Amino acid sequence: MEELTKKQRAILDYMKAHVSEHSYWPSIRDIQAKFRFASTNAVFGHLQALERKGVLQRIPGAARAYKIVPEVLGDTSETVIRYEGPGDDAIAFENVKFAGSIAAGFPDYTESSGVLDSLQVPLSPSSRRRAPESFALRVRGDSMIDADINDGDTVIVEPGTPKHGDIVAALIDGETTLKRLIKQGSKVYLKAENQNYPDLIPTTSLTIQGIAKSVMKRI
Amino acid sequence: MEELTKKQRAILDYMKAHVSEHSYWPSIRDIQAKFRFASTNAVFGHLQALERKGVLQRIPGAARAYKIVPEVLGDTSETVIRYEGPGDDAIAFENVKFAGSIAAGFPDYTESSGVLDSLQVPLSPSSRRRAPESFALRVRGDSMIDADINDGDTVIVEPGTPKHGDIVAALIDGETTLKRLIKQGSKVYLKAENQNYPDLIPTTSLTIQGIAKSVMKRI
DNA sequence: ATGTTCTATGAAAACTTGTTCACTGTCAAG
DNA sequence: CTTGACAGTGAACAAGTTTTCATAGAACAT
Repeated sequence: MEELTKKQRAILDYMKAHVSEHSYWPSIRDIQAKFRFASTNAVFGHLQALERKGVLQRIPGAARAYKIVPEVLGDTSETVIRYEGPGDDAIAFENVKFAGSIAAGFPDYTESSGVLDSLQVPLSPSSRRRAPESFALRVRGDSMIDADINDGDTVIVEPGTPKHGDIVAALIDGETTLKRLIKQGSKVYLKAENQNYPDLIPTTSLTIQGIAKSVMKRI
Repeated sequence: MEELTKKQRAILDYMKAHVSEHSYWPSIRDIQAKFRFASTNAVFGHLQALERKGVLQRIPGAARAYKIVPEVLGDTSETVIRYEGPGDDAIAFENVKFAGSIAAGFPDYTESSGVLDSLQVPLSPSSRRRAPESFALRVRGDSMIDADINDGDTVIVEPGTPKHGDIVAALIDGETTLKRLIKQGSKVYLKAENQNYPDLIPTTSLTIQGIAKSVMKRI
């Protein structure tokens, strides 16, 4: 892939950051202001370059409408590599149902209408059996970014009584959110693990769907 | 909170779905087309209602710019934590199944070679069995630490032809190791993702057991 | 020397989009 | 019966936004 220039990279990063923080894309003028360009056309050119280089997709005519094209490593040479498959010691799988997506900071929104897929989750050798009610949730948004749980990750949620400090899947306004549970005396708070988000969300009535015990990331 | 009307709910859902699918918000006219309104003002009214009811935040003057506002419950007194299970649809809650009966004979991973040099994954290359499927491997060692794959993690390995840049489970000297595959022309190298380890390991013959597609971490 | 790419300015055109105004109809509650 | 919330039509406006056009210097390879 063609390399991005420094400015192009900076602009792309800013756009990503903006979307992540505000949940909508910046306008060309937003970018212009951020980088102190005197003309919108400076930004326009960079956006064109970003699209030409294949890392950004613009929707012609539409305002604040873009898509990020995931960057991948190139190269397609062929090498003979033999596949052998797993040996006897591979860890067994367990089926865990997908309960939907989870709202963290930004675009959740797929929401839990219906079970999507069943996820193959490795059964960890330590806990030989997972609680039968475990389920998987795909994480959307960045509110738990400081806990290293990012957009696109999948968390395995298990039932149980959460302790102080546990990361829980909690039902707020019909949407499942992932937050850290904070107990202070008799009060209970939910805390997002992202410096950009408000510290504590006070709660009176709280529906906990389970405790996030592990997180699964695409490599 | 105030209840949403059916149409309001439908519009909100559509907006969420749109953002989830396209990564940008729909315009008022997009919504109008979707619901076959004759006037944009029909949508406008609903959006106002959604904002008034506190589930949607509009950014005045900005196009395709919204935020979903998770309702913050009021504070005071006692906090009740109720366990409910995975979501509003009972489907996810009930349909958890165990895939295999394979859960019987686990290998013991507590002790393997105590070498930290490379990622030591005990995978005995014995009888190949059934169709190539994904399998999980417990990671030992820190050779992939820069790729955020750490000791104790579990990687999900899938069969397939690895590309340049893929992280593969490769058989080296009778042991399965996790490394990044580097192709340079016709040559193939394995690279540990740890600054403290030698950069490239040249290979002549290579047995790939699969491509590490995701990693699972205990929280 | 010369052309090309990258970067940028400045202005204006063209289109998209949110917003407002005037008006109609339904339906349940008081 | 009236009132008020809800849902909608139709048109038009104003602002927001992208896009185009004309112009030009700096860096760089041919």
